Amino acid sequence: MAENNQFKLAKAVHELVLERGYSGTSVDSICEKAGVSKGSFFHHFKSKEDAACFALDAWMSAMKEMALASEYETKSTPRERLLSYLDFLAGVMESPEAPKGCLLGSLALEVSQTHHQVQSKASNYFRFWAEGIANLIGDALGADSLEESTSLANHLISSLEGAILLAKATGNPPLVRSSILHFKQYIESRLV
Amino acid sequence: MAENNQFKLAKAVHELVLERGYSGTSVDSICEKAGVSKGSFFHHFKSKEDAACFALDAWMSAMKEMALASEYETKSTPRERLLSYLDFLAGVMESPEAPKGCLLGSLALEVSQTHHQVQSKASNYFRFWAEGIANLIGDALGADSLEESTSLANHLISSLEGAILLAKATGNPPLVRSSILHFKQYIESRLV
DNA sequence: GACACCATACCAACCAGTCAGTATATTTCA
DNA sequence: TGAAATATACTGACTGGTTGGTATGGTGTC
Repeated sequence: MAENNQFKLAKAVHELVLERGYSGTSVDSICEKAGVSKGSFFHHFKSKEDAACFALDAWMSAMKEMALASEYETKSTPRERLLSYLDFLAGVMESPEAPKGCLLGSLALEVSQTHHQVQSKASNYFRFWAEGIANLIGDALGADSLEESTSLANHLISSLEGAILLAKATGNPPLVRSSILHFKQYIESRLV
Repeated sequence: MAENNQFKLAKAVHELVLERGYSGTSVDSICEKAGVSKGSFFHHFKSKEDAACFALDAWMSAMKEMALASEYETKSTPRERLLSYLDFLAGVMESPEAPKGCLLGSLALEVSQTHHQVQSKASNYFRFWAEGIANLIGDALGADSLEESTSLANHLISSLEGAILLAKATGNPPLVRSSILHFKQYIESRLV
């Protein structure tokens, strides 16, 4: 395992925030879950919010790695790259580690009005993510404007985040795949 | 205004939960916002969770009233009824009162694993909502199976809830209308 | 001996919820 | 009618426990 305390704490933050929300997660409970003392927590993070930011960064780079591991980028045509990326998203909540939610979405919805550090980070991640998808879509659609591609990208992110929310609320995880597949059909009707 | 204290408290719960989340909202802050004493709070509600449930019920019936006020049901064909309902959803976050989010989604995402009362209520509301939309879609599509209609209904709810989340996180409210309009185009391509 | 790393004890502020008691309607019944 | 009984609405001080964060001192390693 060879995990250091900072990594263990970040992992605990991630799991607890998804389970109880940010405000519902105390520093003590994070330390307990990580099997680490409070002194260690405040050695690595200057505040609870700082720890959440760190966990969010970790989660986002893990997601990026998973996306790259799906090798969607190696497909030969823009159309195949987009479709492959959508397949990756459809399955992303079914992975073995099965994170029961999206840390980005959970944090953004809960604390975007109260914790400026987190909200600014989340906002940037969403913008950056949408840009990447918009490029994928723009390439696949060819003629469409950047504005339209961005709008479609935001619709995709909305469908995914909303489906994760709905899956969590109703205890019905397959909803995520289903929602992404609907988006795929929508975009395919525009590709032809 | 002639509002009684219970109504004032429910309104305060609603606003504060959207702003700070459920756990981030203290009973004291609710009372302060409502201009009501703590004793009054616990006279009307047996717990904070109970108050959240009451506020959620109030929000859901307000939404239902708004939907009915849009007169989507009076349209003559199933197709028009569905399209009119989608237009209602597209504009729902632009109302004058402009609730900065959806209480159902916010509560569901944050406390679905910790507060059984709220989660059970939210889960039922989502199921009930999806059933209603599925009927609307089933009627408009004619031949399609109930399963497919339900899947489309859940996709619509996902798109809406996700768009609200994204709008909040990035400070870009028009995203909601845009996402619903994409769904409308998707469903229209299936109607013809 | 300096520095990263971590443990324990501690703090003031805050938390949800309780309680004893007050004020004012509404109902009961002699 | 009118007094007693009851129910409803409300107040704000109080409680035991939790909160995020600090202070201080110890340990291993270069």
